[in-house]
Amino acid sequence: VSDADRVQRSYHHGNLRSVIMQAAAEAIRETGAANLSLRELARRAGVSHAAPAHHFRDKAGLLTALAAEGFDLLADTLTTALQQTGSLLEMGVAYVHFATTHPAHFEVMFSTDLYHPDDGDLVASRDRATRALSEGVARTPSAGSTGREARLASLAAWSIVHGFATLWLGHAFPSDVGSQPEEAARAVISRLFDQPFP
Amino acid sequence: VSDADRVQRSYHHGNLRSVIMQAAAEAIRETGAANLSLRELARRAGVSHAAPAHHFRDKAGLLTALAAEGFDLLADTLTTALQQTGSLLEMGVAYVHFATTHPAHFEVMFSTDLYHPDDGDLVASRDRATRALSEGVARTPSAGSTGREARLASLAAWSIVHGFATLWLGHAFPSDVGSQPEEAARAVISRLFDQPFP
DNA sequence: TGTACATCAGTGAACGCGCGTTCACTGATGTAC
DNA sequence: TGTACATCAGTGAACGCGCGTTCACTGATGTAC
Repeated sequence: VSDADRVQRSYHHGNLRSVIMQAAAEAIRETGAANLSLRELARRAGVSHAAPAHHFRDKAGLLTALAAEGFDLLADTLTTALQQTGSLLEMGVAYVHFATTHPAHFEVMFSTDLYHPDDGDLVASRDRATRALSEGVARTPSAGSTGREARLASLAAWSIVHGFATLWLGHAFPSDVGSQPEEAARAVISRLFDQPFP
Repeated sequence: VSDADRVQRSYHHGNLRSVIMQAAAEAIRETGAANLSLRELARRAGVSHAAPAHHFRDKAGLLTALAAEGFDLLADTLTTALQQTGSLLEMGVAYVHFATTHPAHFEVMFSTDLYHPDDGDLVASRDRATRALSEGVARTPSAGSTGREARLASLAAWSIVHGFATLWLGHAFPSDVGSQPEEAARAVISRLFDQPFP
């Protein structure tokens, strides 16, 4: 009896919490966060419909966990991009990359009415992401160092990458933009820095 | 018997279609497009719960009408702003103004899975808005006139205003940004044009 | 190594709810003559 | 001006559905001795 078999067959799933979160991400990618149902997740996980409530108090609890996971992943992605390239532009590309490769997390993260926005873990993760973003902006030479200029630069950078990601995920762009979001994003974002991309 | 009384009391409402659309915008502003229910709208309009279906085949039909109305309003707003100021920057500010003053329309317009995206009226209205946007971009001197540059400029402008509007509506910005979206948007967008705002 | 017991994860039946949609109907309106 | 009739907007009862949540339960696991 292999480990996998044992895990699958045992009365205690052993892994259910993370399996449910994966199933949630998948379901949200397919039908949107608003249509998520705990019963559907239980079905996908092959488990009784009351099981999910054991791990996440309720539906909003599950979405809170998913949003927190998303902010953590985003913070990691941004920090890594900045360390490896030292470039705010590339950090922006990484933001878009995260959004398009984790559409479900991204959708939930910015739908604050679906989860508990005051949850401790969530707030901590979100703050990590926010800090990563402003660190990237602070490193950009053109930003100036005054408070006001830096804040505006931060909002502008966030707005352009967030808007690009949102419109891309919503299939709002004309089809001639291509199918590689990172590439298109790089060309678009570079306009903000007045560094026309080759 | 005043006109208003007659309208309210008559068996035939006379105005129901537009009343329901207003009620829908209000309900969406309060609880989100995903939580909209036809029965709730009927309640708000003081009418039997089956009445809405008479005017809009079904729920998606209502949301299609709302999205189309939104794209029309947006197209008007953008065109007017461009005519009055000749400035792409001000057209961007107008985009943000539209989004923050018509949050329900804005939300529905970019939730394509909620309505019939191939509806004739909808497509026509959306095309009007798209044309208005690219006209604004075309008038901007810095954009260059080559196809590629113009397209990138268009995506960049759209991304930054859309991202700003989305983040603003989602209460994602820190509170020190203030409470007047147009003002903050003007300062942010102007960074894209390298025209630092006073 | 074996036994007793506490803890915990998952079960399945049951509940009440609000929803979208259908359908035969009724009351009002407008048009033809 | 009056009458007949077609059309249309809104009614209200009924349907079936999937949902979240609760709760007593059962099976597995781990720990103390």
